[in-house]
Amino acid sequence: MWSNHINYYCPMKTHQLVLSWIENELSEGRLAVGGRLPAERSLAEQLQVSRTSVREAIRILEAMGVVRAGVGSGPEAGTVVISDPTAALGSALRLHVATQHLPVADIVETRVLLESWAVSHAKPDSPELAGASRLLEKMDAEVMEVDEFLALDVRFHLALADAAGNAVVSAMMGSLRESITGYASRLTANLPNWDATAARLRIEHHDILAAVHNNDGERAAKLVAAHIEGYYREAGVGPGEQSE
Amino acid sequence: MWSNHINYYCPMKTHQLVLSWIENELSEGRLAVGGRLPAERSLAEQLQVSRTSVREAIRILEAMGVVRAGVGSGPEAGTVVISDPTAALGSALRLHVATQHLPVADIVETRVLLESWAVSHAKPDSPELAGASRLLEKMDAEVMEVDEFLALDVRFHLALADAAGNAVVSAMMGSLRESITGYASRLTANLPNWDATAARLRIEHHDILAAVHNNDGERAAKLVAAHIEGYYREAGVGPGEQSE
DNA sequence: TAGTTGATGTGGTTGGACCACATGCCCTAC
DNA sequence: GTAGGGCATGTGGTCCAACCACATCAACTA
Repeated sequence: MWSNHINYYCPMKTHQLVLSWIENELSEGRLAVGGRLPAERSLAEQLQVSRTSVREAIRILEAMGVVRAGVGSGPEAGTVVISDPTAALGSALRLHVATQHLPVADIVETRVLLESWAVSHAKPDSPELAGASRLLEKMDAEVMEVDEFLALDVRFHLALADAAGNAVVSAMMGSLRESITGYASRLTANLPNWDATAARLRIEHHDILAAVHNNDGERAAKLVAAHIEGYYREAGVGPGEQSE
Repeated sequence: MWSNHINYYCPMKTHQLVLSWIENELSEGRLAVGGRLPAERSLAEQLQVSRTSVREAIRILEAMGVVRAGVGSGPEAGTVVISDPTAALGSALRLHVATQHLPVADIVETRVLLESWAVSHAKPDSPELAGASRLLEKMDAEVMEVDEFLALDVRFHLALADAAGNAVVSAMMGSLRESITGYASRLTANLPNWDATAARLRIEHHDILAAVHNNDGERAAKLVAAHIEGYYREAGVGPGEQSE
């Protein structure tokens, strides 16, 4: 911007200027979750940059799960601050998996690591565990499609992760799952007998939940690790396997 | 786009269309790390969208550490595919810390978790450990400023994390550190006696490295956890402390 | 009073224009 | 023939002016 008029070196791109202004407003507490950003045109005038640059900054924040943009008027309109760390981490991981610089094996290993820790630190009386229990009942009671079962499975594991009460671990777990959902879904085609596998998964889920309820974190961690690794092994993804 | 002309519902924003096209090119292997995206103008024409929309998509990829944009001509110019997962996760975490929806305590806890796992799975003969060793020598030999010491400290811990050979864990560790560097730097002001603390940190670093070299992963993990938690406790950030 | 219609303000998208930068070719001067 | 300068080309960076679709609200009308 300035570098166009005077000769001072200005290393910051215009949209980064907007970005840092917004980040500063957040840090200082003048903008909080639920609050609204100024309209794009006002912000552009206020910061003396073009609306294009403001939009680029907002796009980045949107991709990071920091804001949500809505057209029209009323409570749902405008650009409002939200907080969805999972979205940011998830799409970032997915993209880097696409570049094939993040092996799927490493993602699975990290998932085992995080989830083992989560169940061993979960509070047995947390509301998230009650939700996990209800999910298991639903998985037991109904006959369902493979994809529907897998969707409930994801929610069950995320509920387990949430029960540990660490927002960062929860967000990372969610993003790891999101980044490999497509991959995990294709894996089911490799399974020799889906019904048998599903039955085994149901039993293991109950064992894990029981261990958590008994405050036996160590056992829960071992069961979770075996549960996850067993699934991928059965689907043909052993250690050293290629990513997709 | 289409929704402007015919009445079919088109839920995808134009820049997301570009985004998914690029992601697909990556997945299919037609674009790989080191490769170049078509020029913005060509891509816009090819996908039948405006250059603005292409730029918004590229901005997001740039923020995610997937591409690097350079002006001019020659090998450094154009938009080339890179792979820097740490950048993406780091800025995402930093922003969400700014919204005060990710407690710093959770970040520290996650760091302990990941780093403990890393040292307990590090290969004693990995080249990263040799690098870590050299960093320790430098920290021992020279008298330096606080910030310089902290910078070396960061590099040492990242080298430890890399030694485990899991790209996801490495990226997450890096992003966690990046998201709280500013915070950690301010913490040093709380320390009663920096020189004494620095001396202790040096000793603990050597102990950790020795444990890893002795293939005593369990001991290394315990030492790392105590090392990190001890530092934050001394700086006045105990369990349940407020984030910034 | 009830329904319609327009004013207003939001983000979404587009095309065009100009800039700074970096390369490489071509043409000139030696 | 060679070395030098200068322009053509192509890149991303920035800005502007306009238009669209949407949602709300107020004023106006029947």
